[in-house]
Amino acid sequence: MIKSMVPLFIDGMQETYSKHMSQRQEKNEGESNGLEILRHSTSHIMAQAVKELYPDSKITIGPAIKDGFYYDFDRDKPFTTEDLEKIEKRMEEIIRVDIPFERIETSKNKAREIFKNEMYKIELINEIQDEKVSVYKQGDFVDLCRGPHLSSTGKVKAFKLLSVAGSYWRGDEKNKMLQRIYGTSFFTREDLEKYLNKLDEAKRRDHRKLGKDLDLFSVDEDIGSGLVNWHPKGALVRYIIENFWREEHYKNGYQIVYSPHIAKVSLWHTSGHMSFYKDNMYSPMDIEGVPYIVKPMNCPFHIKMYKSRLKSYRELPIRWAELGTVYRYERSGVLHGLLRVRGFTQDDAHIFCRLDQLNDEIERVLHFTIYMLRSFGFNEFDIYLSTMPEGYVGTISNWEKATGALKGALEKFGLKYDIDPGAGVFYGPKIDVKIKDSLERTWQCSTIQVDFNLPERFNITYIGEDNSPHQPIMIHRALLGSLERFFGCLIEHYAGAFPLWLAPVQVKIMTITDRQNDYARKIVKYLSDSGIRGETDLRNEKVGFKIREAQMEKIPYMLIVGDREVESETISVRKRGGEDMGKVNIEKFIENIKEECTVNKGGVLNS
RNA sequence: GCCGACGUGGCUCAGUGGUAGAGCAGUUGAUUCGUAAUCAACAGGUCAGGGGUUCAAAUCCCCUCGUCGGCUCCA
Repeated sequence: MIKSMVPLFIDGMQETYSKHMSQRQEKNEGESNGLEILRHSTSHIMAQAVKELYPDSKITIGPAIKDGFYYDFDRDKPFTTEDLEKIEKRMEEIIRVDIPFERIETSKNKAREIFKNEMYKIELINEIQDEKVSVYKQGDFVDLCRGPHLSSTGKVKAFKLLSVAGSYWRGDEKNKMLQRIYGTSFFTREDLEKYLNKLDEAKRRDHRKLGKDLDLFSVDEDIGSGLVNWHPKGALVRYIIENFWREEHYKNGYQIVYSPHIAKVSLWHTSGHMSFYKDNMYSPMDIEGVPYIVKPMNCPFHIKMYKSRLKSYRELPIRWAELGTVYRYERSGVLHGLLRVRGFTQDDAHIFCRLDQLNDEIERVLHFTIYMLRSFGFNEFDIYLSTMPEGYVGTISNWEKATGALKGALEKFGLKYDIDPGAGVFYGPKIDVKIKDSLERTWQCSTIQVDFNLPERFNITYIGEDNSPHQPIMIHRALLGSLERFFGCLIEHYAGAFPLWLAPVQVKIMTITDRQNDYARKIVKYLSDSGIRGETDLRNEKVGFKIREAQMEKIPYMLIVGDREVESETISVRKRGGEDMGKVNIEKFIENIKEECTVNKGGVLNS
């Protein structure tokens, strides 16, 4: 139904279309189709402007993307911000003149003639299977394109060019680097404004900014890129997360283990990491003539632990979890705040089980994963099931069983997921769960991977009922992924205003004058004895000033004490949201706080 | 890694060839105040690091380091 409205819009009935759009809450195919056509057309207009202003540029591809569009050009000189302004101006003219988009179907040979000076287009034409191809023409500008497009350039009402970036032709770093111009366009000016505001809002939620403002963590160039210092407040949040994590793991039948940070290179040869994971590992260090490597993964240690004595089938499944700190080489250009780093602590675990236990175990893990994510307020995530790739190890029958187990678990819990065919790791199929940052870029956190490879390589066994050795199956899993990345996502998710149970400082007690200092100290002691994290602000400042600071520190509760409160043995409570709850009895306040902490775990932020 | 932009006190930023600036934060003093900023004084910078051009460099050039945006979503 929505699809049928697109041509209406193209014919000029913008009203009908955009009204319809604004009523819808969730994105669906309809909306993206309409916007996609608009944005794709805008990218053609941009390409036209670029060709007119900089005729030496070669055009390549210019699709619509999630929040806008881009077009890649091959040009020797880089585009500057001034160039972008010029291009925008030219685009506005093209839009004002309202040139029709014409679709022309033609033969590949004719197309080669049209694009004889555009080598990238020729390359694309040569790869098209059909004998006929379509080109779109607006004015003198022609582009090889499947379409569809708007009826004319004048239909573009609101657009903006956003940035220039490098990108390899066809995304392959062996190819030439092109220049990509990103932009976006909307049906109305208001929608564009809204989008630009959203970008500003995202900047305010950026965990790198909040991490600095709230004094949570830092990355220092003298220490090294991608290596994180956790400051006291960030560390306190981490401590709360870790404690929750440990408790839940013990409740869920895991045992917690610890392993070293380095191991002999020979161990990594046995595990195979020296071949298939080499690019991500740091160089060996020499210890008395023997090379050691800092660990990129925890699995070989857990396997060696498993092998330290004979195991019986009665002991399985064995579930060993570790907050294991690993180091991986990441190319400097991909590092990003806490979200992609070089040293991080995984909330890792390895489950050793029999084939007949696989279904149950995977179900348990998946259930646990979702429980953990929800506990931290994440209710929206993208789930991917990756299936058998080329060059797999293990038997097809095991792959089928494992893939079936993963799929069965997803379906049992009614979780929506996408299948990523052939994207499994060579050693087994997996489920990945991704959550979004403030700019809606997705980051992989949870992962559940079945592994047929390591048990084989290390030759691990258990003694079965039949009194003979069998090979267990191994499941690698991380629920939060890494504490660094998870913390980054968490900061952005809550915009730094952590729910009460996670807030490093839960309560700030502020005095009106120094006559109340003793009373304030008494209260903070009382809170601390009740397990509540409080701080006093006894500075000789006006209460408005103290409130402003506490507000900027995003502290959930402010307790104001003046002569009136001392007199009545109460406190005046102000919530982070600005709500004044008036004078409250202290015992009652503590009771409420404890209640809120319990409810908040897995719940929604209250203020 | 590659392409581009950027790097000035703790933070946010001004300064484009001629003696390094502001606001906030900090320190000190005054003020004892009721729900988002009280006033004043003081202190703080080899302008990321190194090299070069110049009588003179934060400013121009080169190198290094770091940060940011991108490098998957096929005409």
